[in-house]
Amino acid sequence: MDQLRALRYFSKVVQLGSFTQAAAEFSVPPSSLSRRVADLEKHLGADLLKRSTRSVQVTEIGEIYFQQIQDVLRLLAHSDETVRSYQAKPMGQLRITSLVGFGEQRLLPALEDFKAQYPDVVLDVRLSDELTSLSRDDVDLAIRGGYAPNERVQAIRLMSNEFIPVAAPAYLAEMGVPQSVLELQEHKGIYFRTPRGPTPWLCQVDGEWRDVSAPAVAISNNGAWLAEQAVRGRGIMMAPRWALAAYIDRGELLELSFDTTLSVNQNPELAIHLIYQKQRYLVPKIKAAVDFLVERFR
Amino acid sequence: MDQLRALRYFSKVVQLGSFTQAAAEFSVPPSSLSRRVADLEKHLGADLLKRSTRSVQVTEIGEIYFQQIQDVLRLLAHSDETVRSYQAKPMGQLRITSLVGFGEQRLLPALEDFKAQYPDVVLDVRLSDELTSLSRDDVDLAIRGGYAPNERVQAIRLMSNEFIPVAAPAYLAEMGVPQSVLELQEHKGIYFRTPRGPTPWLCQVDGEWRDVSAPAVAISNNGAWLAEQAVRGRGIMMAPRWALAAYIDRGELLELSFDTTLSVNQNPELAIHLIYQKQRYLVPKIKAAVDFLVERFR
DNA sequence: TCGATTATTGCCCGAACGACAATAATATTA
DNA sequence: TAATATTATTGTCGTTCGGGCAATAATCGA
Repeated sequence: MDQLRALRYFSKVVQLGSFTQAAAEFSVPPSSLSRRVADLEKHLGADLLKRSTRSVQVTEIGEIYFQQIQDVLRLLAHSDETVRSYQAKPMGQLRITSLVGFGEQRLLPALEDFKAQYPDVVLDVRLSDELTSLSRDDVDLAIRGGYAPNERVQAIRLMSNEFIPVAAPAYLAEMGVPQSVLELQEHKGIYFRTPRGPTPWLCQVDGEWRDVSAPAVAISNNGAWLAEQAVRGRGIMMAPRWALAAYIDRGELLELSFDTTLSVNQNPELAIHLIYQKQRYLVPKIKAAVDFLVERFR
Repeated sequence: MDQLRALRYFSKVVQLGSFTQAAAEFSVPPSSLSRRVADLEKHLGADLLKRSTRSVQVTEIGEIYFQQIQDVLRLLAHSDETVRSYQAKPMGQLRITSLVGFGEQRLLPALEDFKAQYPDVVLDVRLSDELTSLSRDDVDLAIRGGYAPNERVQAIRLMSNEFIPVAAPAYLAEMGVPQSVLELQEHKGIYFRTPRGPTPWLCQVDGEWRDVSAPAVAISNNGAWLAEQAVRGRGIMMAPRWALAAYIDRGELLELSFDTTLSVNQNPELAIHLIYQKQRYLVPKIKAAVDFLVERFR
């Protein structure tokens, strides 16, 4: 019995809930799937599917088997791809996901150069602040704040994600430059909202965390719009240094400094990381992208 | 092409370095392996093996593929086993590894009861203080000091591994009972040697770690022998509470207590953990053993 | 209750795999 | 250096396995 074929048939039947539809995907008659799945069940000595003449249901053990088989099929596909693309030029589809802000301001511009350098790679970029599962195989590369979830994935630190406080020169002229973090509460605040909630201004005094946020004049998950607000002198804003660098360079925003360092969470050194599955680094398109992004950002 | 069969053939050829020997394991002529591997190479579009008429060598990409394929074959075997043994009685071979001391004193006696309860499970116990890789599939269950290496494996805390200082009554009568950790250096020490080195006596004073070890009169990786030395009044010994409980109960050794807690490493709460692969909990023999050991020790 | 959809079973055919023998090449030994 | 034996490959044949097609049985929906 060609178990691998049986697994693919079974898997598709489970996904589509129908022998007929699954058969269509393989361009073979439904009878083939029926027989192959039956073979598989005999081989395993258990019923994977509960069939009636008109419908298919997955049994409890069938569902368990299905779940575990996904890993097998995915791993094998990856291994085959690794060999097939061995010492070939980078090509094919490359799926990247990134934090929205970083994606818009840094990643997408960089990828323009990448596309020029590797025209045969088709980019599929998804910007989202939700954390997608790298292992589910819906993505080749991910850019995230945080660290490596487990040992099979590699996480390379691209740059710091340190939040710094800034304000427009006009705002500071009118409201005064705050000399201490405690004075911040007399000011106006512009806040970035992450999927995990807003980002209050925190500082550590005598080993204890204190919230020194100013009253809010703007809250959004859109970094560009918030920065615009800050440039117009609406208030003080905290955002990652990489997101503000352009404004600071142009003199539109000034970085504030205090004796006590300010941050937006209790783990200030959560950097921006590039994440990928270790063993997939051998695939040319992935190696090319990783090397390119590391070279560009680190 | 039955790729799975080809993978098994290829894998065996790599392991044995010979088509003939590999063919013998499958009870098929070598010509079959030759053809199947050739099919596989054609399918992948790359040479996996460098052949001369008398010998076989693995190519670079062949070696990479071989390594990755091992995971695929192992996962598939596990999945099949899960289904096959679904709602069957615990049976078959069960491979357990454990720390030597814990194994001798606690695990092996417990397993006597386990064997009586599940006579169809054939136990294969390996005692070693080296950390074996659970994922390499050479072991079903592991008992280790420490924590979970990654998210796919489950680690259940069985009991504390706190080291406590003890000495024989006769020794204390002769040498005096140390009142403070600093006095320990005037005493005689009996030390356990782990694979990571010996276990000095440490205590934390003003947030700083200090070594308060006494001069050594005995060092060994054999806990039973060391305990014997302590019983005979040769010196003070630090060992896990579970290893000393029997001696203390019999009054052969007395637990020493200090105002400053003593330990043998800078991470005192490294407990004894039972470790297994999460998804394999569905296999009856593994579920039975995990449940049994947790019930027994926790 | 009737009709249509869906899974299964029977039968035939082609392709794939194993068995066996023969061949070519190379490592080992004299 | 030459002879021998071992080892991988190739050719040929027969069996088995899986796909194609048609017919059947069972069930969901109208």
